[in-house]
Amino acid sequence: MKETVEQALRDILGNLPEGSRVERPRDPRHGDLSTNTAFILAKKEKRNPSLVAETLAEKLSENPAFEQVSPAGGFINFRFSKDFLISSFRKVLNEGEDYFKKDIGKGMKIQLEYVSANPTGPLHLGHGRGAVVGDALSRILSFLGYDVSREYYINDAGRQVYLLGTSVFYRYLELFGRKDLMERIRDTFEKEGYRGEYIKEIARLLSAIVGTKLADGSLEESHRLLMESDLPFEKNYLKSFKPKSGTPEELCSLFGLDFMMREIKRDLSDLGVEFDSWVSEREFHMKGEVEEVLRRLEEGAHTYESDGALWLKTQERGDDKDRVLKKSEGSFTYFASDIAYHLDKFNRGYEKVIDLWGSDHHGYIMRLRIALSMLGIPDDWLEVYLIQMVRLFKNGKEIKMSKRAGTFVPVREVMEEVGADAVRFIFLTRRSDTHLDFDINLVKEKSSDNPVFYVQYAHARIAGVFREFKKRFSEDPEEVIKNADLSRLSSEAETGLMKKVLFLKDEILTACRGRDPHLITFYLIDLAGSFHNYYNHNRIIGSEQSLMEARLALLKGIRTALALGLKLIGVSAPERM
RNA sequence: GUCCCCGUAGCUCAGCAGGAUAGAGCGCGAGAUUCCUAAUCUCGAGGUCGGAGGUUCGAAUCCUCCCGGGGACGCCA
Repeated sequence: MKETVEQALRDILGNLPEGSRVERPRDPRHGDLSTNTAFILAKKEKRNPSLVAETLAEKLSENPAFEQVSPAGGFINFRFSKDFLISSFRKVLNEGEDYFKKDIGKGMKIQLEYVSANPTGPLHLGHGRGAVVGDALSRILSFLGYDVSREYYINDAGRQVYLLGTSVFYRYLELFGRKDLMERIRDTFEKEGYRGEYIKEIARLLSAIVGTKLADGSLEESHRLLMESDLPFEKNYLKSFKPKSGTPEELCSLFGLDFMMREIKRDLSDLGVEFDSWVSEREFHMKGEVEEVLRRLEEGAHTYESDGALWLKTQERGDDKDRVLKKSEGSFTYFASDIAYHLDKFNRGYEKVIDLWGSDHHGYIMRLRIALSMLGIPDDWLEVYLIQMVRLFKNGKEIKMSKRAGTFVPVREVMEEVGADAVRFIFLTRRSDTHLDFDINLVKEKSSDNPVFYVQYAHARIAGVFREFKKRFSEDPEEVIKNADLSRLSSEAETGLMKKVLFLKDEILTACRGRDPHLITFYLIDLAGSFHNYYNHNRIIGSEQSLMEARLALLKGIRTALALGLKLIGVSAPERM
């Protein structure tokens, strides 16, 4: 719709002046769309804005798409003509969701990385939010012609993973009361270990298979038993274990990783979130990509050694201080492997990469950008968006979430209570960079008041009308719609609904450009509201024949928009409720 | 101390690449069903957009300062 106005302006002006916008006026009485173009032109040419608007409006009013083009102060307001609305709406009926497509991506290879939670515990609500936002974004980008690849980066190396293994081993020893062996790792466990119930669960599963063998020090035997046992998950990490040089904690940690990855994948898939690739941090170390990237940074004279560690000169490009790449004890920092990982993405040929990170990583953005620029990667190649935290309330009290202390609410728990659709929808009723308060009681108790049902109900209602029509007239409503006379839709409510449906196209574009999937959710609530209102005041079946046909057509268009919107945010569109 | 997010109706939040009389849901009050799903709809009350300056023809939106809430700042990941 905006496109139509912009094209009309271009037909007269050649090009749109910088800063000129086509927008929906706050007050619909002003028109369907309006533009500030006259203000801009007037400023440039030092003329009176109202006069510029008047001249321009006069020329524009010859365009058949508009019924009225009126200058107002410096604004120009547009009202679409009935013919234009009808012919556009007819396209929606014929083309379905394709009508709303616009190939702005042109096959651009774009990678979206999201969630990437450490595999040291179940996904909590915050991860769930990132998952849902990332998934919705990927759907929107794909819809608009981008070649999207969705990736999960598994932080399966480093201290956190060691702590996972230590925690599991500790709980395992606890099962057999082996205080003698627990002593060695007690300190680590108590200070930094993971306390969640799931650690005990892993330990119990482990003990069921290896018995006391691991406590007795039979690493090889324990590993063999695990490899031969019938586990409910893949042994991707376990199979890399080397009994000769390994430790029991390490075995526990690999076992834990396999266990957790199964959990995480299951949670995501139940949430309706899919990935195209899972990339392991370990493999980067193995492939030597980290060394490679450090070498390149050293060659560019961006590093120096101090206190036995290798530092990157990030400060000279705006960071608070320089950052360590390689610790004095010889291992790489997370930062180093993250640079390598992003360089790898670049080398894989993505033209753009979008990362969704938890808000606690915000200090990271600058240093990563600096490192990438040192490697000669253009600034706009990487976009990073922070997913703000989810605060959880239960019985009016905030539950502080900490994975280590074990006080977190897994996304699965909430999903099982209210359903994946509701969880997804709620996450998308806020802008993703603002805090979200998730009140479990509210969502549980009032699940029927949840806006997701409101929108789904609108879809189901339309489906119901179509079923009823078929039943009463034994005719396919789709056939009837093909020949419907849309000019019968003349009430303000009806033309308003047609416009709303058509505006979905603009909405998707805006959501895509701003990486703001929540706009789709708000659109859906708005459209559903207008529909419910209309439905309550107008009969479809039972009205006079040609009017009924036209109204069926109207409903079909609305259903197309609702179904597409729901699809883009990954929420189901039920036929009945 | 430095940095990030937030402050809009009783509550939860939209709106913020400046634009016309500031919106929605919930909650509250009053109503609507012989008929396609009442998980719905209609009407009403409810606001100095945290405060003060500034830029502008025009500021909830941009800038500065202040107040209040949340968070991040490691040779952790």
